[in-house]
Amino acid sequence: MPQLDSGGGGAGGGDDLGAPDELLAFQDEGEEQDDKSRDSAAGPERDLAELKSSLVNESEGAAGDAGVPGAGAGARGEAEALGREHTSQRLFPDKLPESLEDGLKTPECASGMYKDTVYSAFNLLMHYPPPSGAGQHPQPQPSLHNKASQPSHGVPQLSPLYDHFSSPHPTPAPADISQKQVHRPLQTPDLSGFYSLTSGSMGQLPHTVSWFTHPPLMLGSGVPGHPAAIPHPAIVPPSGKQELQPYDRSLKTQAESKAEKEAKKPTIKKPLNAFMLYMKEMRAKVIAECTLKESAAINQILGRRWHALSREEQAKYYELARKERQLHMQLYPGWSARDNYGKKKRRSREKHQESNTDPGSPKKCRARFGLKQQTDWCGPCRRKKKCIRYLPGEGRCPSPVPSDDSALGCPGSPAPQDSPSYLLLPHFPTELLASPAEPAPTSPGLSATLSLPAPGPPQAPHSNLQSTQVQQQESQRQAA
DNA sequence: TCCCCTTTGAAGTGT
DNA sequence: ACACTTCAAAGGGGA
Repeated sequence: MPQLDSGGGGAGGGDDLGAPDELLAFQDEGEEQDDKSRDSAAGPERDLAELKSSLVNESEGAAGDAGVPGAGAGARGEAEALGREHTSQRLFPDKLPESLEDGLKTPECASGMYKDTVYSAFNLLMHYPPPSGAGQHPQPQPSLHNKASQPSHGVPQLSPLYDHFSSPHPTPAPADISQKQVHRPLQTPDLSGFYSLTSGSMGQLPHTVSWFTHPPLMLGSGVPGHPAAIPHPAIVPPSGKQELQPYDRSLKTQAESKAEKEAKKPTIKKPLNAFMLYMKEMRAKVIAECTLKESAAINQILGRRWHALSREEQAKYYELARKERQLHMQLYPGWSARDNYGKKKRRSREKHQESNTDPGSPKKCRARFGLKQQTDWCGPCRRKKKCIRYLPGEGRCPSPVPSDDSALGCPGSPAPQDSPSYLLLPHFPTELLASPAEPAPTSPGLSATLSLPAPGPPQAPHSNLQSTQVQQQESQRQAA
């Protein structure tokens, strides 16, 4: 299976994969607006071109060293340097007020949104600031700000780590901070903190200062090898949306206090994977191109488009994601995804445990019917959760493949390969689909069959994707 | 107000 | 080792 994440020796290969392709994506996704984008970005990018390669090497070196026994100190030192430099250019773009974003949802505006695409930002991700700028205090990086000088309306934001190296933009007036915005990764604390610093509006945002100086949010606090306290966008207040809600001390009991204390530990979010990065970049575009606003529908489109991407295009995102993970690891050496385990879906998990005790739980029924995957079980409706075919009251599953799905609540759901559920959405712009019939070049099944060479996106051997694609291939074969 | 939906991929847990 | 689960983002929609 092709793996981009090659670590040490393969890292160079990965960079080779990612870097040279950066401009291709612009051509791909935003051709019409590319010229402007390049005009404004070409200068700084060229200026930083040399830095890029060296800094890439630095980053890769750090990562590579980390895996070498005895090289820990070196890696850590580089990580520190990296962290300090991150501090100096942590310029998190924030999201515009939604009302404003809505106003930008014209095709013209949409095209403008992609001046800072993942690729241009990727350049910045690789561009650590010049030595002169690597001061102790976060300062605006002129070279970076050149990019930021582009209209920042609704620029799709990549992951916090990514944002953090990508397009800095003028601090939006936080007057209209919604709860949702605050919920953004740290985005809030982090972004605002750095915004304030970079925009010179620190005094206007006293809370951001407290974020910036708040020990729990300091990256370096208590973390060996991180003398520089670095607030990071992946750190979010644990309760996100609740963060801005009035805090009613009168209701606070000791027990609650303890739980609260526990809950108030800053949450470091997972780095975004390739698809998430892609989604983050493309969501606004899809929204601009159609009238859909429901994320579920948008995500289905994006999922489809993701599969339609060429291997090279996907590889860019895989590489970006790999960089994100590397940075994340360097910034939070002790962090594990397990830290966030159960925080979000504790309730669901409890439910699930309940259902597992049921002799007719989906899991057991899958076994009963010889179905290996949830997607198998859920089949046409493709539901992963709350499978509507599971009827707890009956103690066991009905037939795994009923002839009439609608009777079970599936919205007229035929087999996914025939008609994806999003096609059933009202007003779905089918032209948005990227030739669904064409076999995905990245098809795991195909690549496995052909034993494609290693370079390329990592592919899970037992992913749902594979399962679905295999189904598609089989159905196509049968149809033929 | 909270959770679900929906996507893929990474990483965790469970068997 | 493999299967399964959770969480990342997003925001409308439903309870």
